[in-house]
Amino acid sequence: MRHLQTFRLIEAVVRAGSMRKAAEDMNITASALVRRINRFEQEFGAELFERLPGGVRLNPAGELVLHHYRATQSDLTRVRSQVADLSGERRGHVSIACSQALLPYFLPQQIARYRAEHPGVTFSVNVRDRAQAEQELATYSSDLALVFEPVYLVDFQVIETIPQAVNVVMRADHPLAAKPELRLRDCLDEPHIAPSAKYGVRHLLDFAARRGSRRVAPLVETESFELIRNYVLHERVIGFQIPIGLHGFGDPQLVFRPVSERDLPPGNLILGQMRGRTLPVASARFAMQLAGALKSYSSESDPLSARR
Amino acid sequence: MRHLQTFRLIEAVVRAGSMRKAAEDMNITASALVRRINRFEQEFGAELFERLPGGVRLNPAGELVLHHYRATQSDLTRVRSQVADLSGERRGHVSIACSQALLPYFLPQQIARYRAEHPGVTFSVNVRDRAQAEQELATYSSDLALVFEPVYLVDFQVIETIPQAVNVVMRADHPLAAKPELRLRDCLDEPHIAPSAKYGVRHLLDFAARRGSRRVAPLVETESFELIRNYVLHERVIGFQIPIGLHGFGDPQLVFRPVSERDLPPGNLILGQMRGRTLPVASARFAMQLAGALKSYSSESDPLSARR
DNA sequence: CATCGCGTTGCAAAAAATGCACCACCACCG
DNA sequence: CGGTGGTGGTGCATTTTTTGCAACGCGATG
Repeated sequence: MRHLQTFRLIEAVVRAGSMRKAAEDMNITASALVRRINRFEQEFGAELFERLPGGVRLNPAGELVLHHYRATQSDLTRVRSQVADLSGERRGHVSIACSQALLPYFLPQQIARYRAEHPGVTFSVNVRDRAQAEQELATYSSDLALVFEPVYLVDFQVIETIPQAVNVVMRADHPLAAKPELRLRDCLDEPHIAPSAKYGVRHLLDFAARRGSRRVAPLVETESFELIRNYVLHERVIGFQIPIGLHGFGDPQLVFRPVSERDLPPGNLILGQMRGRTLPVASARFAMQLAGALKSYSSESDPLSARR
Repeated sequence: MRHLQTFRLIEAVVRAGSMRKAAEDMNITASALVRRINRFEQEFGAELFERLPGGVRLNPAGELVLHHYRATQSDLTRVRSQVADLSGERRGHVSIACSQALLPYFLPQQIARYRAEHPGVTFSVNVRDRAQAEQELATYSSDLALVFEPVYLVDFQVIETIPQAVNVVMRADHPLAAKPELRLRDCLDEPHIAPSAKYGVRHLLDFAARRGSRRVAPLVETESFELIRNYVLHERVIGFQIPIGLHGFGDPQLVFRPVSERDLPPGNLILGQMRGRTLPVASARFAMQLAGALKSYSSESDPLSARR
């Protein structure tokens, strides 16, 4: 679409922080770029950028305009997808921002299931922590977000939510593996390994530990849930994760037990979208499938949660 | 804004039903218009119009695109108003679709009150029946709608709602004026004058009459509430209206009495906007003022409703 | 004080949009 | 049955808009 070229240029300038660099990125001359932007500002009736020595930066008006552009852009792709849909093509694209815990089992299964019915639909899966995921929604970079304990920005609209208790993951021969449910103090007495602070699991742990005047003092702190799962096989330590990320690992050495809800209330795994936005058909349908899957996952695993 | 020119042309074509006529309306040549539209269709990847002998008409894809344009357009004016707001100009424009009953008293008072605080804000007031008013919202022609008994389309999002009982309006010397509250059957026995079918008052009347195996048989059927109020002064007939439209008439000859709620349940006067839409600042603020005014109007008139 | 990178501007060249004349087509009608 | 008046579409010259190139002024920086 041609009409939005100026907005694309504005976006490029924002990214580059400088008109000349942006011009190079977009393969046009700096003069052309500058004039387009100046003309736009004039037509619009307000400046979008602060001109400072060394480059430019968006001012508040510019932020609003850029947001408008992103919303417009997103609505346009929704329209295209709807049009494609009514001509029977069944194409489309779903972009979802999710936390790591969904990667091993839940999301691949769901995507495969959806694609089995709609082979024309493509996906992008962006792994983000909970703050980033909400940011993705707000900038229309992702249609959906599936995150554990999001920070609840105002723009986040919940589609479905299920509880997830934090689980301890360890080797089968670990002493703690003998009990069906663990107390938090026993866990913190053990050498442990934990995700870094920006993840919901750690957030819950920190909060609960502080309440009991304890501290989470991990031997290894990491951003990778995969590392946690693998590390506990190599040393006599325990790790923390949520159960939805703990399915389908062949290794019988790896076991997990819930932390007692008395010490650590379950967190929420939440599927959401940008508030007020109309999603493209493909994304909307996938969201509905996810919501259904989450609900049934929750109801089937709830009564068993003590046994895991 | 220049980028949206093509959309404006599309809108003109839809209005005119023919490319040549639209071209004339927009002061360009038919060839230029045709080529712009064809180019857009090519870029967009789908035809927007059915070409039939004698003109063109939107196809479903075209409807979607047109809707996208209107949403975009409306969002842009919202952004402009927000930008104006943050530069401290306090300008803006509010467009509201409302039913006639709001014209004599409520709306003028509210607009004047708002403009006293924000003199830079301008208004357009569009008088529409309840179906048209919702249509206005859906096409972004109005920001707000204030209507009696709307048809509740899916796109209508309620901001505030207050009950309004149908009142009988008549001359002070009319026999029925003696009672504080009237039964519907007594009203229908009298010669009466009523709004036409598309108005909420008539809708309620028809429904209630049918329930009592009676019929509304007006001597005069009109679209003008003002005519009703004036006519009852000239002949011994009764009229029907809602109380919010019956304030502040100097003529002491004009009296009104509620119809008993046993016969005619009160209808709802509803303030609403397009679902999911972010209103321009001025409209949003005015909507909040209206909501407050409605609420206090409702609570102050409720206990008195039997006396009116 | 020279230098470097920035945004901006004058001017000519390139590209895009437009107007004009005309075509093919279809419905209608004498 | 052949005008006639309407439709959308097209080739080409013209006008308008956009772009690239070179240069300028200006502030920060070394």
